Amino acid sequence: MRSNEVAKVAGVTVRTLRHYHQLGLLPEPARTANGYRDYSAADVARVLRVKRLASLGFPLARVGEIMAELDEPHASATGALDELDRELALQIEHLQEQRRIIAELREAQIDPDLPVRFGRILRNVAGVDILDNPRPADRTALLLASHLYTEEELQELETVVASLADLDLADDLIALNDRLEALAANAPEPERTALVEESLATLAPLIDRFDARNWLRPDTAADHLLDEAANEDLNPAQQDVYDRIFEGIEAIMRRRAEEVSAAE
Amino acid sequence: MRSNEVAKVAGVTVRTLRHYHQLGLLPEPARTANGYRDYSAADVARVLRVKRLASLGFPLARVGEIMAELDEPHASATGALDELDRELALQIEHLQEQRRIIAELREAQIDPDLPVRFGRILRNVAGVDILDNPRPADRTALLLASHLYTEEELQELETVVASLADLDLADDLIALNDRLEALAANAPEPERTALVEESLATLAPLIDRFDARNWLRPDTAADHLLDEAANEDLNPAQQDVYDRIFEGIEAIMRRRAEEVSAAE
DNA sequence: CTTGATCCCGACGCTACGTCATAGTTTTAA
DNA sequence: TTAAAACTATGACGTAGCGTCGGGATCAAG
Repeated sequence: MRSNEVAKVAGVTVRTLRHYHQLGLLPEPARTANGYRDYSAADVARVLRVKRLASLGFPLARVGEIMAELDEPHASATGALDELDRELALQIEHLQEQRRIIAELREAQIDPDLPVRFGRILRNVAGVDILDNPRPADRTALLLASHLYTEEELQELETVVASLADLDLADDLIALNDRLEALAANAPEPERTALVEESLATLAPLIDRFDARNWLRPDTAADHLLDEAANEDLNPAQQDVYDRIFEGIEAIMRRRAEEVSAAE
Repeated sequence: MRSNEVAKVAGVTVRTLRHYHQLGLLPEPARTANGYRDYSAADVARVLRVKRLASLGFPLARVGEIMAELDEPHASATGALDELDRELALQIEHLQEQRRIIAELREAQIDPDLPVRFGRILRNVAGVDILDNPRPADRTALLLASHLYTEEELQELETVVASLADLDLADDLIALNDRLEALAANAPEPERTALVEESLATLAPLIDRFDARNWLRPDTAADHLLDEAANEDLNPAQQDVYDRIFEGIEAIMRRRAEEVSAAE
């Protein structure tokens, strides 16, 4: 038989036969006078074996040894089958995990490049469409935060978001944010001070609910990245106000931490 | 940030960053004086996006367009997610099918390179251990038959095997087979004739149960292969007897087919 | 000043073949 | 009989997502 016949009867391509030859899975048959390969029935059987084992999921590199094992008297490939089965089970679990995440993303209408947990939290921010139409800088910050925050910090964030609704602060914060965005690069000092103080006043009830320990932790690489992302398209005045607001928050936190340790 | 820092914070390797650059998924950042890449927070975010989408199962080649899609205002990647989900579901089904076959093989203790259906049928041949310790030529013939037989022929084979037990012919056939195997290459004519006739006599009740149509079908490539496999290590006398037995069976079949058509 | 860690770039390796490209051979239709 | 169609052979590149050398330059620390 010539390659094409073997290929047809075995349900593979001629290229596949050559590939099996190259891997040593199929012995090179005798050649006819013109140099064509001349296959025997045993060769066809061997092709079928290789094809079958490959279709079960064995990598071709292992098919050779498995066939050798099966060719020994009273042999069975139970061990190899067990191993393969476990491997397949692992792959299935992996794929199912991916599908599970996809289902969650769809249900919560979260962008697929955001972690589900983080997306769920932000979805609860009333009146804010940050997930639906984020500006590039927002996107960067969101992505960094979502991937770099620790579980503890995510829980804290969840608390904050819940408090936003609870304290009915959302509208006020949006208004403040709009004023920050509108701030001119050369805004005079009084305007900056006013914005900083009003922001701190508005945030006061929220700050009360924070766990001071989560805000006084040492700076991490993640923090620097987030800072960079947040400041990316801010003008100097905006950066100044932003920095002063956070300094104010940290000052409050430090004071509270000292009160706590003094009380103990 | 330098590549190593980005890699660490994003949970990838430096090589992966370079790979994303090569695919155009990650823009080449500015270089410092020494030629090192100088990444920004936005770059880190981009790496995280790529990593996330890839972990969901998107091929990197598609990740680029999906991110572009998400970057448009009010966009969602619902379509891409649907498609990916279907793809994952297909892969899972495929893997489960493989596991199902493996489970069947183990349950029936069938060699993994034999089709389950065929193995089950042969397991029912009482007193024959052909599956447990086949000779090379047997293996070839079994494999070819199992892969080349049509569904109809497999059903016929099932009938034959059932009849073997039913008619209590197994021991007689094994005895005949032993005599065929022991036949010398120069066995005299009387010995051959005796073996042929005894075989046909023993097989008679079995032949009665066959469906003549399945035995008189035109020769196929599969038949030639099977013949070659079966004759591979037979000596001339054995081939002769073997051929005459099958000629005898065919003669009986033809006679029956004629009787049937005459009766109609 | 040497050593170890990092950086750059280029290139091969892995899986299971598909797909040219080039050249000779066999089969078939005109 | 001849020319086109179909096969066969070898060699080699392409695919997906990086891992892993190899060679050369840079940087931080002892």
